Amino acid sequence: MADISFRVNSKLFVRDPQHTDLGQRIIKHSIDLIDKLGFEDFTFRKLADQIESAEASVYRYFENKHRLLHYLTAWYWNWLNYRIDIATNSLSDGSLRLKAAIKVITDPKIEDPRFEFVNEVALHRIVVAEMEKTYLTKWVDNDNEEGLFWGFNSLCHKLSGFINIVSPGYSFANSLASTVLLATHQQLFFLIHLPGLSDMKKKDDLSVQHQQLQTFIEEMVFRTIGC
Amino acid sequence: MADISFRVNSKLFVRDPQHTDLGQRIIKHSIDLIDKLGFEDFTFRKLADQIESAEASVYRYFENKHRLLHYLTAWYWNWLNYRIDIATNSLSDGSLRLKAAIKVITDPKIEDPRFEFVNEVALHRIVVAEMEKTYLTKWVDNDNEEGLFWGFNSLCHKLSGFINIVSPGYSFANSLASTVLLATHQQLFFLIHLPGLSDMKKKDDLSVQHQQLQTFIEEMVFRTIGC
Amino acid sequence: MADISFRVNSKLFVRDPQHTDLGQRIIKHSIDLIDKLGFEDFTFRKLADQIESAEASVYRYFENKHRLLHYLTAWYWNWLNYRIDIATNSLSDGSLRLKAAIKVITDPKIEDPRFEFVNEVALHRIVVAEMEKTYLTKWVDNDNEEGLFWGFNSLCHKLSGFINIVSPGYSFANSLASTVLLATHQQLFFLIHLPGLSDMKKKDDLSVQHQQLQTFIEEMVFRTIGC
Amino acid sequence: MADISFRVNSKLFVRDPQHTDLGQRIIKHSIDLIDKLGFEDFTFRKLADQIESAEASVYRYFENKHRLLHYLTAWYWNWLNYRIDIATNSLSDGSLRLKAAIKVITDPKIEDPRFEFVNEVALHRIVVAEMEKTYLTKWVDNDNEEGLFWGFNSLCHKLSGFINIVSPGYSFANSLASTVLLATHQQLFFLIHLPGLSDMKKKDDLSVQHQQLQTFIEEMVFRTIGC
DNA sequence: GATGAATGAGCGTTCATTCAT
DNA sequence: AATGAATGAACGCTCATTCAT
Repeated sequence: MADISFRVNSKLFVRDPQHTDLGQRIIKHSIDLIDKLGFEDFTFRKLADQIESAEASVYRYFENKHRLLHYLTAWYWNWLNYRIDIATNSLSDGSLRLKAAIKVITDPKIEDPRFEFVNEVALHRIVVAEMEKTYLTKWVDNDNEEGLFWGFNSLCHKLSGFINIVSPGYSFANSLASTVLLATHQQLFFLIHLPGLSDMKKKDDLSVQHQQLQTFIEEMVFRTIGC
Repeated sequence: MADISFRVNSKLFVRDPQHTDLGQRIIKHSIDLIDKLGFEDFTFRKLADQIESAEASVYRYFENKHRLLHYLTAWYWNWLNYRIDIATNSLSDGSLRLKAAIKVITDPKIEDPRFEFVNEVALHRIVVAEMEKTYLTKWVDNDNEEGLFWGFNSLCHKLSGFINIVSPGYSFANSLASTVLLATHQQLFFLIHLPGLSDMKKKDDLSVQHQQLQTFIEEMVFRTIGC
Repeated sequence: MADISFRVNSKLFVRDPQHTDLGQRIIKHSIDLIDKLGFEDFTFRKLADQIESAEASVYRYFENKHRLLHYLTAWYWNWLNYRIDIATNSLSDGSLRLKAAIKVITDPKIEDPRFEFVNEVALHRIVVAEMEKTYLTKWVDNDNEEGLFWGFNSLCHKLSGFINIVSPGYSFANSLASTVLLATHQQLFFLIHLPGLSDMKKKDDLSVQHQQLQTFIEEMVFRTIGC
Repeated sequence: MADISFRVNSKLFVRDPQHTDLGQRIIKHSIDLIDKLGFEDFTFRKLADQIESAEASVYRYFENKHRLLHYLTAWYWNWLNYRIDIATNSLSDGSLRLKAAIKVITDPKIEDPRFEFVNEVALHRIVVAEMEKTYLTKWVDNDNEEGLFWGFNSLCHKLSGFINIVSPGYSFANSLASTVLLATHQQLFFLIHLPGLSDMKKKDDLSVQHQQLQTFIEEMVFRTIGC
């Protein structure tokens, strides 16, 4: 198996967690804990207890829990980006590429064996439930200057690039792309917690829900850009 | 001037703030303070200092600061709802009504003299910056059961109702409506803080930005539902 | 017994501790604890444990432990000031007044029954051991602007006033006064901990030591100003 | 240029910093950092960052930051001692020697080219601002037993020796000497931070201030011992 | 000898909340 | 109804220090 890892913006961490045992345990257990407790109730104290290490040790890797959330979501966007690359690089037709990208984004997430210490299913739940908290803060402008949103930006631009290949004259490719990325995740949240705000049905099984989500998003994109 | 006030879900407060002087000062100053400090740094202590009252007094009106945010956003959604009613009730054509509703949603917000102790401009900024925090919590299911999201739900259904009149066969009217409501506010956030995720231009003046936003949203809706 | 209390600068505390039971216990036990542990090892946590109250409650009275030390030392200087007033107000001769003031400053300290919740003997030890820490900080300029040193200043100026009455032409009355106040306390510290820096003898009993101290200070003052 | 260095008490350090490159950088940068941040905010972490070395490396030279402060102040007292030797060894008259010693103590400090990695001007500021912290600790008795105050003691005794030559019958030579050494530095602190406690004028230029300081100290000493 | 990694301990502070008046 | 006082709980963070290499 190829030993791949994403190069995430080095501002996201103090010491790169991918390269040490403790770092990898921090990643692994923080995903589990945030998934279990929610980001508000997640603390470095609890994480340190979980991995049987010291709070101060966690601070050697991440400045604070916000940066850790940034790191995890950035990792997730990078992962989607990478999977879109794989899914699209053999396709030459613009429409098919866009369609394939949307499929990657809306498909149910399953564990990716290429990344041992990341539970992608749990991470996906975290992104659905907490992602907005990376930017709805008073530090957003500073964080953006430091490039912490590079992962999301990059994914967004990939998508808007695909859009503009299919429909060169469309003026709102970035807005549409960011709306699509957010809406995809938000609808999954609504489906579970605020079902009145979506049309997918809670009682359906996972694959049906995602099928509907895909249809909704695909229609929205292709019709909006005029195909 | 008509003395109107919205009937908000009584679960949102302990004691109705609209009916007492202290209650009204709580509303007024909490809008100012949250706008100024952000929701995270806003506390009942600071609010009490501001209105020269006691922390415990604020607790007489709102169970906690989350419920207060709920109250403010619910008020905002009610206000939009009410303004859509006014803007659409003379229109008989479905398309025109949908268009008018979108216009209300995307238009720049100005002070509404009908509501003395609410600064709608600041409240709009709060909704843009903090609204997601009403539901991205561990209490979301319980809050939903208590009907705290009634305001947003209701607005969403009004919009999806308009959509289904124009396009009865469209299957995702709720999802589209919620996406539109969120996207409208999120794009305004991106415009200011993460400009790479939108196509509106920071340097343009407010009315141009909102014009572009309106075009983006309107196109997305009408094309998606097939008109 | 007259119910007297010193009006200390209100910037020294958040809520005046003299007026509540908890406040008085804070004063009483902080004196005991600082005397016992030293200022560095003294914390609000330990104080709260001691008085069987909560850390947060102490913060209602004092912003931090530094301000508390300020308060205690200010109280001490006010107390000396007040005792000098009593000791001198019946004297008309300048030399005698100055001599009496020096006697108050250099005399051994005994419990003053007028102030129930202050252990003056322990407080005197604290002043000897910790007083310099009120001004050897990065906040000294700000603290001085806020008037936190008013107590010491005031005592110093009383003394320099006495000096200038005896010797109107002497140019360094303030410097001599502050030197005398500090030296008196420092020599007591040296006597115990760094005996090589003083000429009083550790083995002598307390009253002999203080007698020598008084002679040293009195000679220094009267000869320096030329009498 | 003569390659001189002071023999400081070996208890002050773990490994002598004068003999290695890293050791010299520790001295140099700790003076800069303590001068800049104050002793409280100075940490071995920050020092290690500054010299681009590791915290653990600093611990190879100094047991802790207190010992480092001891080392620096001891160096300073040794330096004064040495300069007094130079200034007095050609003088045979007791009064002139005492006067010369006082001049060395009260003169403005300028860089001494004989000691490359010590910035004497900054070190003087540190002594003025932090010196008392070497003995106002719970370890003072133990530190004294270990001889950590040898430098100050020694300087003090040199001065009291001079005093007793001029005035053999004076009983408080040590007390007067220690008072003089402390007062000289304290008055400089007061001049800047608590001007009400001194008679030197902030607005005057440095040499005038030091001239006044010298007059104050000289008068105090010579009149006290009766000349 | 020098360093990178890790950690135990605890500090200062704040918050949301309750209780008695 | 409104408020002043008090508090339990925990958070974020840093420091001094040690250990293994």
